Amino acid sequence: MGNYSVVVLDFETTGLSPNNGDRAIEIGAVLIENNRIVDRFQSLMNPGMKISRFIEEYTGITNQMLQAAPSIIQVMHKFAAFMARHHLVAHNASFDSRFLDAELQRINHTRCQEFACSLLLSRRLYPESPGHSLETLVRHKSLTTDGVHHRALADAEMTGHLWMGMIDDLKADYNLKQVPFQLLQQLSKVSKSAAPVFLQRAAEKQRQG
DNA sequence: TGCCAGGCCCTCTTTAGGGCCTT
Repeated sequence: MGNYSVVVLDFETTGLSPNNGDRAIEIGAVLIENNRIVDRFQSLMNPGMKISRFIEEYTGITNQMLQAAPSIIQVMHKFAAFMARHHLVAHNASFDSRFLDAELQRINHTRCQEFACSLLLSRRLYPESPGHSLETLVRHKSLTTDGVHHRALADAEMTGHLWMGMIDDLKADYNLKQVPFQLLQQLSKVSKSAAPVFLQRAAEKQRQG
Protein backbone atom coordinates (compact mmCIF):
# COMPACT_ATOMS: atom_id res chain seq x y z
CA MET A 1 0.00 0.00 0.00
CA GLY A 2 2.77 2.45 0.85
CA ASN A 3 5.10 1.42 -1.97
CA TYR A 4 3.39 2.33 -5.18
CA SER A 5 4.71 3.89 -8.34
CA VAL A 6 3.32 6.84 -10.26
CA VAL A 7 3.97 8.22 -13.73
CA VAL A 8 3.94 12.03 -13.74
CA LEU A 9 3.26 13.28 -17.25
CA ASP A 10 2.99 16.53 -19.15
CA PHE A 11 1.88 17.35 -22.70
CA GLU A 12 2.77 20.27 -24.91
CA THR A 13 0.00 20.73 -27.47
CA THR A 14 -1.14 22.90 -30.36
CA GLY A 15 -3.81 24.48 -28.16
CA LEU A 16 -6.19 23.96 -25.28
CA SER A 17 -8.80 21.51 -26.51
CA PRO A 18 -8.64 18.18 -28.34
CA ASN A 19 -12.35 18.66 -29.04
CA ASN A 20 -11.36 21.73 -31.01
CA GLY A 21 -8.88 19.89 -33.22
CA ASP A 22 -5.80 20.44 -31.07
CA ARG A 23 -3.12 17.75 -30.99
CA ALA A 24 -0.18 16.78 -28.81
CA ILE A 25 3.29 17.90 -29.94
CA GLU A 26 5.45 16.68 -27.04
CA ILE A 27 5.12 14.34 -24.09
CA GLY A 28 7.40 14.14 -21.07
CA ALA A 29 7.05 11.85 -18.09
CA VAL A 30 8.91 10.61 -15.04
CA LEU A 31 8.40 7.32 -13.20
CA ILE A 32 8.50 7.71 -9.41
CA GLU A 33 9.11 4.78 -7.08
CA ASN A 34 9.69 5.09 -3.35
CA ASN A 35 9.60 8.90 -3.67
CA ARG A 36 12.46 8.88 -6.19
CA ILE A 37 12.58 9.48 -9.95
CA VAL A 38 13.77 6.18 -11.45
CA ASP A 39 12.93 6.57 -15.17
CA ARG A 40 12.11 9.22 -17.77
CA PHE A 41 10.26 9.46 -21.10
CA GLN A 42 10.40 12.32 -23.59
CA SER A 43 9.54 12.77 -27.24
CA LEU A 44 8.42 15.41 -29.66
CA MET A 45 5.70 14.25 -32.06
CA ASN A 46 4.63 15.47 -35.46
CA PRO A 47 0.98 16.55 -35.30
CA GLY A 48 0.66 16.72 -39.08
CA MET A 49 -0.30 20.37 -38.97
CA LYS A 50 1.46 23.69 -38.55
CA ILE A 51 1.58 25.06 -35.03
CA SER A 52 0.87 28.71 -34.33
CA ARG A 53 3.49 31.36 -33.70
CA PHE A 54 2.08 31.62 -30.18
CA ILE A 55 2.81 27.95 -29.43
CA GLU A 56 6.29 28.22 -31.01
CA GLU A 57 7.11 31.10 -28.68
CA TYR A 58 5.35 29.62 -25.65
CA THR A 59 7.14 26.27 -25.83
CA GLY A 60 10.26 26.95 -27.89
CA ILE A 61 9.16 24.03 -30.09
CA THR A 62 9.27 25.06 -33.77
CA ASN A 63 7.55 23.74 -36.88
CA GLN A 64 11.00 22.78 -38.13
CA MET A 65 11.61 20.63 -35.05
CA LEU A 66 8.24 18.90 -35.46
CA GLN A 67 8.81 18.11 -39.15
CA ALA A 68 11.69 15.86 -38.10
CA ALA A 69 9.75 14.26 -35.21
CA PRO A 70 8.12 10.82 -35.23
CA SER A 71 4.35 10.61 -35.66
CA ILE A 72 2.00 10.90 -32.69
CA ILE A 73 0.91 7.30 -33.25
CA GLN A 74 4.49 5.99 -33.03
CA VAL A 75 5.14 7.94 -29.83
CA MET A 76 1.86 7.05 -28.16
CA HIS A 77 2.50 3.33 -28.67
CA LYS A 78 5.82 3.73 -26.85
CA PHE A 79 4.30 5.88 -24.13
CA ALA A 80 1.48 3.40 -23.52
CA ALA A 81 4.18 0.82 -22.73
CA PHE A 82 6.00 3.29 -20.45
CA MET A 83 2.93 4.23 -18.41
CA ALA A 84 1.86 0.57 -18.27
CA ARG A 85 -0.57 0.30 -15.34
CA HIS A 86 1.05 2.85 -13.08
CA HIS A 87 -1.04 5.50 -11.36
CA LEU A 88 -0.94 8.80 -13.27
CA VAL A 89 -0.28 12.33 -12.03
CA ALA A 90 -0.40 15.69 -13.83
CA HIS A 91 -0.59 19.37 -12.93
CA ASN A 92 -4.16 20.25 -13.90
CA ALA A 93 -4.89 16.64 -14.76
CA SER A 94 -8.17 17.49 -16.49
CA PHE A 95 -6.10 19.04 -19.28
CA ASP A 96 -3.52 16.27 -19.73
CA SER A 97 -6.07 13.47 -19.29
CA ARG A 98 -8.20 14.87 -22.12
CA PHE A 99 -5.21 14.89 -24.51
CA LEU A 100 -3.94 11.51 -23.29
CA ASP A 101 -7.32 9.87 -23.82
CA ALA A 102 -7.83 11.55 -27.21
CA GLU A 103 -4.42 10.41 -28.50
CA LEU A 104 -4.73 6.91 -26.99
CA GLN A 105 -8.10 6.51 -28.67
CA ARG A 106 -6.38 6.95 -32.04
CA ILE A 107 -4.26 3.86 -31.35
CA ASN A 108 -7.26 1.95 -29.95
CA HIS A 109 -5.81 2.00 -26.46
CA THR A 110 -7.96 2.64 -23.40
CA ARG A 111 -6.48 4.03 -20.20
CA CYS A 112 -7.25 1.73 -17.28
CA GLN A 113 -5.75 3.72 -14.41
CA GLU A 114 -6.80 6.87 -12.59
CA PHE A 115 -5.24 10.32 -12.48
CA ALA A 116 -4.38 12.42 -9.47
CA CYS A 117 -4.11 16.18 -9.93
CA SER A 118 -1.23 18.06 -8.30
CA LEU A 119 -3.00 21.39 -8.91
CA LEU A 120 -6.08 20.39 -6.88
CA LEU A 121 -3.86 18.91 -4.16
CA SER A 122 -1.61 21.97 -3.95
CA ARG A 123 -4.65 24.22 -3.43
CA ARG A 124 -5.55 22.13 -0.37
CA LEU A 125 -2.03 21.65 0.99
CA TYR A 126 -0.58 25.09 0.26
CA PRO A 127 -3.45 27.60 0.53
CA GLU A 128 -0.88 30.24 1.53
CA SER A 129 0.90 30.07 -1.84
CA PRO A 130 0.47 33.25 -3.94
CA GLY A 131 -0.71 31.03 -6.80
CA HIS A 132 -0.88 27.39 -7.83
CA SER A 133 0.60 27.44 -11.30
CA LEU A 134 3.53 25.05 -11.61
CA GLU A 135 5.95 27.96 -11.95
CA THR A 136 4.66 29.72 -8.81
CA LEU A 137 4.70 26.50 -6.77
CA VAL A 138 8.27 25.73 -7.82
CA ARG A 139 9.31 29.14 -6.44
CA HIS A 140 7.10 28.94 -3.36
CA LYS A 141 8.36 25.49 -2.35
CA SER A 142 11.93 25.97 -3.63
CA LEU A 143 11.60 22.84 -5.76
CA THR A 144 14.36 21.34 -7.88
CA THR A 145 14.34 22.86 -11.37
CA ASP A 146 16.71 23.40 -14.28
CA GLY A 147 14.97 26.68 -15.07
CA VAL A 148 13.25 25.39 -18.22
CA HIS A 149 9.49 25.94 -18.42
CA HIS A 150 6.82 24.85 -20.90
CA ARG A 151 8.78 21.86 -22.17
CA ALA A 152 7.22 18.49 -21.43
CA LEU A 153 10.04 16.69 -19.60
CA ALA A 154 11.08 19.76 -17.58
CA ASP A 155 7.47 20.35 -16.48
CA ALA A 156 6.99 16.65 -15.70
CA GLU A 157 10.16 16.67 -13.55
CA MET A 158 9.03 19.77 -11.64
CA THR A 159 5.58 18.26 -11.14
CA GLY A 160 7.29 15.10 -9.92
CA HIS A 161 9.27 17.07 -7.35
CA LEU A 162 6.06 18.86 -6.30
CA TRP A 163 4.36 15.48 -5.91
CA MET A 164 7.20 14.04 -3.80
CA GLY A 165 7.28 17.23 -1.72
CA MET A 166 3.55 17.02 -1.04
CA ILE A 167 3.90 13.44 0.18
CA ASP A 168 6.81 14.45 2.44
CA ASP A 169 4.81 17.41 3.80
CA LEU A 170 1.74 15.24 4.46
CA LYS A 171 3.83 12.73 6.40
CA ALA A 172 5.48 15.50 8.43
CA ASP A 173 2.50 17.80 9.03
CA TYR A 174 -0.16 15.16 9.74
CA ASN A 175 2.02 12.37 11.05
CA LEU A 176 0.79 10.04 8.33
CA LYS A 177 2.71 6.77 8.10
CA GLN A 178 1.64 6.21 4.52
CA VAL A 179 0.10 8.38 1.85
CA PRO A 180 -1.87 6.01 -0.39
CA PHE A 181 -2.76 7.18 -3.88
CA GLN A 182 -6.45 6.76 -3.09
CA LEU A 183 -6.11 9.07 -0.08
CA LEU A 184 -4.73 11.78 -2.36
CA GLN A 185 -7.54 11.28 -4.87
CA GLN A 186 -10.07 11.65 -2.05
CA LEU A 187 -8.26 14.71 -0.72
CA SER A 188 -8.51 16.42 -4.10
CA LYS A 189 -12.29 16.02 -3.98
CA VAL A 190 -13.05 17.32 -0.47
CA SER A 191 -13.60 21.05 -0.15
CA LYS A 192 -10.55 23.17 0.57
CA SER A 193 -11.91 24.13 4.00
CA ALA A 194 -12.56 20.48 4.92
CA ALA A 195 -9.10 19.30 3.86
CA PRO A 196 -7.28 19.71 7.23
CA VAL A 197 -9.97 17.80 9.17
CA PHE A 198 -10.05 15.11 6.46
CA LEU A 199 -6.29 14.63 6.85
CA GLN A 200 -6.39 14.58 10.67
CA ARG A 201 -9.05 11.85 10.55
CA ALA A 202 -7.04 9.87 7.99
CA ALA A 203 -4.02 10.01 10.30
CA GLU A 204 -6.14 8.86 13.28
CA LYS A 205 -7.43 5.91 11.29
CA GLN A 206 -3.86 4.91 10.39
CA ARG A 207 -2.77 5.05 14.04
CA GLN A 208 -5.71 2.86 15.05
CA GLY A 209 -4.63 0.38 12.38
C1' DT B 1 -19.34 33.18 -41.88
C1' DG B 2 -18.50 32.77 -37.37
C1' DC B 3 -17.80 30.10 -33.91
C1' DC B 4 -13.98 28.41 -30.76
C1' DA B 5 -12.27 24.39 -23.63
C1' DG B 6 -13.41 22.70 -19.42
C1' DG B 7 -13.31 22.22 -14.57
C1' DC B 8 -12.43 24.14 -10.06
C1' DC B 9 -13.42 27.63 -6.68
C1' DC B 10 -14.78 31.96 -4.65
C1' DT B 11 -18.46 35.23 -3.80
C1' DC B 12 -21.66 40.71 -3.62
C1' DT B 13 -23.90 32.43 -4.98
C1' DT B 14 -27.36 28.38 -5.99
C1' DT B 15 -32.50 31.81 -11.32
C1' DA B 16 -24.41 33.70 -11.91
C1' DG B 17 -20.20 35.57 -13.05
C1' DG B 18 -15.42 35.70 -13.24
C1' DG B 19 -10.49 34.42 -12.03
C1' DC B 20 -7.31 30.62 -12.10
C1' DC B 21 -4.90 26.72 -14.42
C1' DT B 22 -3.48 23.81 -18.41
C1' DT B 23 -1.36 24.95 -24.24
